[in-house]
Amino acid sequence: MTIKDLAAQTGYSVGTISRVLNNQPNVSEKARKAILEAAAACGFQLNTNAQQLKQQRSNNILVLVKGSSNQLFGALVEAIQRRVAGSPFHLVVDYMDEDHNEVLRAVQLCREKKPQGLIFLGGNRKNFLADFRRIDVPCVLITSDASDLPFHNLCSVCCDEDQAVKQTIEQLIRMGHRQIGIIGGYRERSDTSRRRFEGCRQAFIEHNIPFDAELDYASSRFSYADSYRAAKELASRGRTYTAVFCMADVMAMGAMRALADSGLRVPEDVSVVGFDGLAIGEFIVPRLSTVSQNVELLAQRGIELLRGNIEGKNICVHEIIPAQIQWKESAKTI
Amino acid sequence: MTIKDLAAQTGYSVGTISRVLNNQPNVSEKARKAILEAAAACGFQLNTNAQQLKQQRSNNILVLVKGSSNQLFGALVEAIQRRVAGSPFHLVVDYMDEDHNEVLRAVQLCREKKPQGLIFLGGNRKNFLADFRRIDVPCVLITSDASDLPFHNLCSVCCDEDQAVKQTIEQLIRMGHRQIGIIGGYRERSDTSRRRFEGCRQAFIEHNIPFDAELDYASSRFSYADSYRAAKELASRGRTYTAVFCMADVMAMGAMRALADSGLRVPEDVSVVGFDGLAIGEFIVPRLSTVSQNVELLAQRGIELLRGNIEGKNICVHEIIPAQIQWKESAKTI
DNA sequence: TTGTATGCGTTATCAC
DNA sequence: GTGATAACGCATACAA
Repeated sequence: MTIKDLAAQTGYSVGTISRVLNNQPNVSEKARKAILEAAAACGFQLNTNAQQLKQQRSNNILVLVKGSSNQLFGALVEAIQRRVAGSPFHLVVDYMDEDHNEVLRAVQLCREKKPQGLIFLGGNRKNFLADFRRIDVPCVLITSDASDLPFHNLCSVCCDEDQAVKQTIEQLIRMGHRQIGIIGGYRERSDTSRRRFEGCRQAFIEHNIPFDAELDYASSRFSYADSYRAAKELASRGRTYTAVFCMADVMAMGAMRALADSGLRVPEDVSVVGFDGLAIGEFIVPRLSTVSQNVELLAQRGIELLRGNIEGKNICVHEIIPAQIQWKESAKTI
Repeated sequence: MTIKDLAAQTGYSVGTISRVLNNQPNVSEKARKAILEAAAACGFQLNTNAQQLKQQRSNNILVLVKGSSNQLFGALVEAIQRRVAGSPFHLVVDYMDEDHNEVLRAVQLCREKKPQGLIFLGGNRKNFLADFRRIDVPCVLITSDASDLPFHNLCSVCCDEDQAVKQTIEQLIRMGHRQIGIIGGYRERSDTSRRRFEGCRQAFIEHNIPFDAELDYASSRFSYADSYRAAKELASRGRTYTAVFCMADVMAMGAMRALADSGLRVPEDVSVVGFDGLAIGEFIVPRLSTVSQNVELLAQRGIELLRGNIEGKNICVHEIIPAQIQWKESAKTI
């Protein structure tokens, strides 16, 4: 079934058929009605390949997910999917390991899929500086800030990470904690981790709490299992902590398990705070205290900015969606 | 950059270029080498739209995910993605609510994306019987059995659900449990739930344990939050249980939280067993006893069967991948 | 307002 | 082995 068949069937020419199917003007109401009816009758659907070949573009939006065991990104993909459903766009989701180069991958996929726009879930400054200039479609980076990156086609939406972390640590300090261990990402390759680390460091400095990254910081991938290992490692260094701040909820859960295996109770012996606000945090025992990111809003604004730019608004915006600290059972005053 | 440019550049014709790029015979080694080099030099990539327009097909494999808060499917999508990466196929993942009609959605997407094959994650017999005949590409249904469905283009890969559940319940009985509550899906619309329910029922019958589905079974969606509600509902009916079997790990975690909120300890007061074997189960406290599905193998065999059929093997296979019961801390002998 | 014709980048069928 | 050339289904400039 092609527009040719439809033309034969209705008596109109392919030109008119095409115009009707693309909601273009200069078609009589009569023709429009007849053609629309015939199309509906046989469930006609334009051939996307022909359409896109002709128009030299696809209707794809590419989503590059960096770190497939990071549940936050899972939640974001879902929220994005919900918002794109019903639009003319299609989502092509590509997952990669958290230490692969997302920009090079994007360059490759752009050639292959010719997407109208890109969404990066997670991204590394260094990679962007090195190769992002090779990408010319509108992009949005979600969960990292790109405001100081010199690219006109790259928006960003993220939360006020360092501030949120700083406030969280300060609150822990006010709650009486002085020995605070940190579990976070590999700072040498994760901007997000570096930024959150900065929040920690500032809080410690301003409150005159000694903090030695070599001893009090353990690096982990964004997964349960690796954070379990990191927590064990932290413990093995000989210091004891009354609180552990983790840079992701998945890390917090791995750490909580490690603490339990060491015979420590949360929060009686150690308070634990995570970051992200995953749904699961509300259901574990004890409920997880966490710096909650507004996933829905991150997704919504991300898509809005991207679609705006695809439609030629040509704006380069960098938004901050405040995170909200939620104190739950896993942290207590001492 | 098109094959025309490449032709001009190398001095060969588009025909030869095309043959080389498609690994076809009847090309001199010299030509092959020269063309491959030129292509590599400028990072040439065939235009997928033109290719697919000509060949009248895409290289897409469509994945229809039924129930977006079902973490098992998340794990499966990831495993499938890993296996498809590097193959000539691309994955188009479509998430829908767990009570939408996956077959109608598939029919629609088939028209739109002309995929080479379909993977259903979760599926309902009734929907397949009603509309699956409208789909003519190879399909595989993962996590449900389709062996008694009269379709030549539908394979299936799933675990021995009813047997696994029956054995689990029997083991609970051997562990001394007589009052066992069940939290599972809505049986009127979930085949999987019906099948797992059957496993429960048989175990109860064979061991002469009274079981009243009206009282001892609570229906829930495959999500933490709804299972929390279901567990509360189960408790509100006045019966007490020494064990609760949940038809999904996400349900088990919702239920565990509800139990904790009612002042009950797991496993001291109530044993809890889940189904799926999600990674998180290893990290919660107490570790979750679960009927573990082999996600990697489900994904692997699913893809293998699908690709086999896409390549014309024309086989209609229904495989059972045994589930493995893993007894962990959340269940105890009484 | 409608019809006709051209070309998008590729594959495949012919000749050579 | 290689080179022309005709489709594939659509959008669009232009003619009517």
